[in-house]
Amino acid sequence: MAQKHEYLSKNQQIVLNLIEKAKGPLKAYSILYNVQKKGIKAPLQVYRALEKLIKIGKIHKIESKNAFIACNNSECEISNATAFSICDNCEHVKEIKNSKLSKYLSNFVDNSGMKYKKYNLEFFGLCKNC
Amino acid sequence: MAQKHEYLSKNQQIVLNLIEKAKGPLKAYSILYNVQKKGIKAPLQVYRALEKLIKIGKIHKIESKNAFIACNNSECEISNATAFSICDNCEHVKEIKNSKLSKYLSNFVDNSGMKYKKYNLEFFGLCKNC
DNA sequence: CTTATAATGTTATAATATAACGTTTGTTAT
DNA sequence: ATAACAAACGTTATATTATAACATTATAAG
Repeated sequence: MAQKHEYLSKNQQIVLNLIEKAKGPLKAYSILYNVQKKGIKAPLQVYRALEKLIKIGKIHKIESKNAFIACNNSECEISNATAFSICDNCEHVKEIKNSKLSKYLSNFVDNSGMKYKKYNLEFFGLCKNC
Repeated sequence: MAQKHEYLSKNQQIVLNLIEKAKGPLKAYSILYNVQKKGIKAPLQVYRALEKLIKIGKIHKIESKNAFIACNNSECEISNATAFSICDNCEHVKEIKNSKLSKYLSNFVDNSGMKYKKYNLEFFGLCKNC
């Protein structure tokens, strides 16, 4: 039976803790270096944890950066609908929470006859500080 | 003065020809293997051509696949507004041409005060054949 | 022509990610 | 409690994707 609470394994919890504390997206090998003191030794251990955390919606991958960020949107756990704003200058990344946008995209149908189950949107520009 | 016609260099033209003939997105090293008979020998030669072709809007990168596809949208050369539908099963990728969608996203402003100059959207699902 | 810019060729290496294997741990059903 | 199964683990090796650094050659603009 599917659980409401997902219990994370030790490695998953270590990786998630690090990502949640971070100010921005982390790269896999940067995660690795930062969790070596916790006993995680190999890239694959990190990638496996990341894979699971993505699957359960705790983190997202920023595809254009090959980096991983904690989910900041209670609505999107497992929703498979993600949107980010990315500053071209300072590289600041923020998950966009906007229900109009997510409804618009979740309901989008194009003329190919394809119904979408998932999307990822990345916006680029300059943030207000830059 | 900016030219309407962009004249491509030899390597750029070779790489573009290959991508335009392809049925779907191509990966950089697959491009490399396929243009070696034309004299392109090293990854960097391919990546440099790809970089330029992206910059002038002739091709796009499918970020979730690390693959490159010819631009199929006369409106989007250098528009920096791209949207794709990707089949999770057969991996078929198609550029979405939908002026409502592109207007909606180009005009999108979230509450961060950030104005976007560019976006990339990838939809996933099953295509009508799958 | 000459100056500046873009593109080239080449070698080496960095950065990102997965394969394959066997072992251990955790869960579920009896 | 234990057998059976699934998930996670640890480890080594390797595949895949991408860039650094440097010297050279072509192209376009003044």
